[in-house]
Amino acid sequence: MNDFEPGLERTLIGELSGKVGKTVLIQGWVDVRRDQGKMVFFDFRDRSGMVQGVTLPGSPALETAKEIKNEYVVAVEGIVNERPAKNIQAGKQNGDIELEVRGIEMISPARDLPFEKDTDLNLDTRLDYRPYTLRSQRDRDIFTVQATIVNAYRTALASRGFTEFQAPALVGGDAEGGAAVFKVGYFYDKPAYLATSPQLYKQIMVGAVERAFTIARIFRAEKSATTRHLSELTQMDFEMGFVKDEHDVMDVLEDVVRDTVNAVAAKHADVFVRFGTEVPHLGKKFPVLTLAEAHKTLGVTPEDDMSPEHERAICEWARKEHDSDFVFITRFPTAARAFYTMGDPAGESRGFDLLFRGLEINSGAQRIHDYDEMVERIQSRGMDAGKFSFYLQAFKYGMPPHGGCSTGLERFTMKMLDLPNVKEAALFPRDLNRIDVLLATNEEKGGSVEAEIQ
RNA sequence: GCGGGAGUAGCUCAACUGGUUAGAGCGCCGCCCUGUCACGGCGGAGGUUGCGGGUUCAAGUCCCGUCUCUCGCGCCA
Repeated sequence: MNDFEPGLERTLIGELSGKVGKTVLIQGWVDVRRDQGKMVFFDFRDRSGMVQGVTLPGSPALETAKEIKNEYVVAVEGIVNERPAKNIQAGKQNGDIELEVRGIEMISPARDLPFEKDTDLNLDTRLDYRPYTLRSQRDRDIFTVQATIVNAYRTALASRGFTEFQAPALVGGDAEGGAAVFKVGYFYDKPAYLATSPQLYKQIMVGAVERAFTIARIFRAEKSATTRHLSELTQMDFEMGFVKDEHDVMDVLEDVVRDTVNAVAAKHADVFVRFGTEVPHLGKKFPVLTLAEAHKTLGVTPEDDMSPEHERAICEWARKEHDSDFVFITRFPTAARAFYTMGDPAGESRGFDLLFRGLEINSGAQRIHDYDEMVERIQSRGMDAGKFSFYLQAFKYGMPPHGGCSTGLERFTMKMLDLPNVKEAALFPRDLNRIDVLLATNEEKGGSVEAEIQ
C-alpha cells in the first residue's frame, strides 16, 4: 500500500507554506472529507494546524481516498501547490496552498462516529464522549488557553522569587474546616482524607523558602449542583513571608493576574474571536471594596458574605466605573473565614476575595503567624490544638508575618472565555454523578464494547 | 439539601387543548457529481418516546413513583 518516496521525512502542516513545489509527507487526522466523485477533497489536521488536500482525477490515491473517512489517522504524500487564484481562502491557515495527494497510507481507521466533531452538543453528551469531543476546535481552544494560564501563572510567580513545591493530596485532616471531605481508608484503618486545600503545607513552606507556590489538585465532596462547582479541581496557590498586611498579597496577585491575562490575550487572540468573547478588561488598578462598601454600593442589606447575585452585580459596577473585570472584596468577618486568618480587634478579617466577571476565582488573606495566637484561635474554634501539632511547628520555630491566596484554575479559565459552565473548563470533570474512565458509561446506556472480529 | 425546566432516531430538536402509520436537520448506508472548503443532488435504513405503575375507548402528551440531565438557591472555592 505504501509506495512513498523512500526516505521522505514528515513535514508539519504548519510548515507547508514554505515548501511550495516540493513533495512532502504529512501525518495526521482527516478533519473532514469532501467527496466530489472524480476528485476528493480533505482537510488534514495535525498539532500544527490544517491544510486542504486534493485527490485529482487519475491520482493513484483516488481509490484509497474514497475509503478514508473523518478522523482516520493517515500518512499522506503529496505535492505542495499554490492554489488557483479563485480558490484562495483568505484568512484561513494555508488558505493559499493545498496538498496534491499522490499517496495515502491508512495508519488507523476511525469506527462510526457518534456525531460531527464540531457540532453543537449538550454538555452531558460532550462529556460522555470526551475522548472524541476534545478534538473539537472549541475544546482544543479551551484547554490550550488553560495551559497558557498555568504557564503564565507559574512564570509570573517564579520571576517574583517564589519556589514551586508539590503538596500532598492524601492528608490526615481537613485544612479548611468548612468544606466537605472525601474520606479514604488508610493503613491499619486509620482515617485519611483527600486534601481540600494545600493551605497548611503552603504555610509550612513559607518557613522554609519564604515565598512558595503550588499548582495542586484538590477535592471537595460538596453536594453541589451548580455551574461553578467541581468535586476535583486545580488550585493555584501562593504564600509569601514578610508582608505588612493582606494588601501586599493582593498586589502580587493583581500583578500575576495581569501577567496571565496579558499572556493569554497575546497568544490566543484567535480564540477570543472564535468564542465571541472580549479579552478581560484590567483597568488601571483593580478596585478594592470592603464587604460593607460593596453592600452599600449595591444598596443592599449588609451580610457576612456576598450572594452570587451580589457578586455579579458588583462586577458589573467595577466594569462600568473602573473598566475592570476584576474586583477585590475585603474585610469579611473573621468568624466567617478559615481559622488561620488574621483578624483585627473589630472582628474584621485580613482576608479578601477576588471576583472576576461575576464569580469568585480567588480567596486569600494575611494569616496568623504568632504561635500562641494560632493555638488560641484553634481552641476558640472548638478544635483540638494537639491535633495540629505537626502544622504548629511551623509557627513554634519562627514564622514571619505572611499571607497568600488561591485561584481556582477551572473557574479562571471559565471566566476568561466566558463559558457557561465550569465543567467545560475541566478536562475530565468529576461531580455528584460523573467519574469517567472505569465507569461503564456505554454499558449503562445499553451499548456494548466489542472487538471487531472478521 | 430545596425549587424550576427537561428526558422522543447516533446527535440537535419538532409533534396545538390526549386522537391515523411519532417528524425534521445533521450523521450513517447506496447511487450520481472535475474545484469543493460544514460541498451539493437523488434514494434508503434507523424509535419499546429514560424506567415502573396508573387514568382513559385511546397516552410522547394527564397522574403517581423512580433514575438521569440541566438551571437557580443553599453549602462552598
